[in-house]
Amino acid sequence: MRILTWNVNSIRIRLPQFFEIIAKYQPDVFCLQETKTPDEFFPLNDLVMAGYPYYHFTGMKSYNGVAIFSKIPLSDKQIYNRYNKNDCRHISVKVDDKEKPFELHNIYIPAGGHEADPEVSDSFRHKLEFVDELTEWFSNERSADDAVIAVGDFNIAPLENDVWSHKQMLKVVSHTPVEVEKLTKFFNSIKFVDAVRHFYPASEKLFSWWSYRSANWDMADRGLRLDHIWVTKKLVAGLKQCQVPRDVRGMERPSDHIPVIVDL
DNA sequence: ATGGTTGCTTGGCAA
Repeated sequence: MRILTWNVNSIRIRLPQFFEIIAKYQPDVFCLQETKTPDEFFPLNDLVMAGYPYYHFTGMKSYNGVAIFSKIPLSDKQIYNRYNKNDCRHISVKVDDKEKPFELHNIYIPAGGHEADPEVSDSFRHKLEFVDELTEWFSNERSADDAVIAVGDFNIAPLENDVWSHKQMLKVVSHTPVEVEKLTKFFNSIKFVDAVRHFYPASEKLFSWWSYRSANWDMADRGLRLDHIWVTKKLVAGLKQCQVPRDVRGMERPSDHIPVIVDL
């Protein structure tokens, strides 16, 4: 079972790169974030024809949007309206794998703006409260004994080596202590395991995003690990491999995020 | 400290 998550930053403009990635990695299930389109303009037929007859997605004009596509049948499709907004950031499905069914959550946590102060910034407060809601929901509605996978662009880089400079990022939204603390509470809600750091030691730098505003992203390498795949303990023994293909950032007209891929 | 880029039913935002 191969699962891929990718913030495509518009599915419509990224279709050529999307086809190349899907052909190369051939995931069984993939989750997209920032599809940036209302459902009526979603290129559904293109994705189905790529080999994914089962799907669940929700989008809106210009912003956000999440999608799950699968070669394996899906059921119990849910859309969550967090923070009293219909902002298309969290969906889930059951992946009805014959041997090991599991529940899959695709989550796009708000970026949170530039000002890391919830008193001043509505978007930063939105981000913190969004994560609080996730923590509460998983604590109340799911258990550490369930087979659950949570993936997506969490817009938080929790570990020191998830950012290019821990010291220089401490006051920058995505790596502030308050965000890391809240993400850690969400992580601990049903005792998730970080399936990526399961393979890449925490002592080594690992990024999944580089800003567009850097002429030389590769050399400067001011990246962040914002994109995550977490699994509950039932699934840990089945973890086989992980890939975070950095070269995807060097494609023509790239997304600012690269895919994260886990085999179970 | 500032500005740097991309994408969005094109024009000021969000990322």
